[in-house]
Amino acid sequence: MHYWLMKSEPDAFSIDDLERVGTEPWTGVRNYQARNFMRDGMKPGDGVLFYHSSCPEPGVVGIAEVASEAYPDPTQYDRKSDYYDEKATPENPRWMLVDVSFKRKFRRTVGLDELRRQAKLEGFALLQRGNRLSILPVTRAQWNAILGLE
DNA sequence: GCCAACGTTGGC
DNA sequence: GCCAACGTTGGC
Repeated sequence: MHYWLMKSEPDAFSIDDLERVGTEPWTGVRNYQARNFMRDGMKPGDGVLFYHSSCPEPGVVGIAEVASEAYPDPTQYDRKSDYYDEKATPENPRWMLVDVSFKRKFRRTVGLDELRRQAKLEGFALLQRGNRLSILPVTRAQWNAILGLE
């Protein structure tokens, strides 16, 4: 069992949206490192910290779970999609995704500023300067530290 | 809206 | 294979 953090802009897809739909295919990841985490690292049942980015109160807002193995992201073949990739074909898919299921919403947002103040989270990838990855690995210790803040 | 960071692209 | 230009992310 491994742990991850996945970012989402709440204007586009929030923890409340995930709660409403239950399970969501995580379409639109177009970064190789993030893709590789989904393809090579994630297994069904892995824990996911759901993080709201680019919003008034960035932070971890709840918990989700990896709900499938990785499979090709269908939006890469869709000419009308923002995520269309002309170099991807069904024979040679370039982008993968996993399904993500809602587990629970935190009572409150554990904000980015609060995370930065935690000595236990020293070295956490989310807090590194210039980090832009939308999917990050989380250690068990980091997971426990963040759950303990709620 | 600004800007730092950094990934990607494409010319050479 | 280098590297400048460009685009995107995301906090503020």
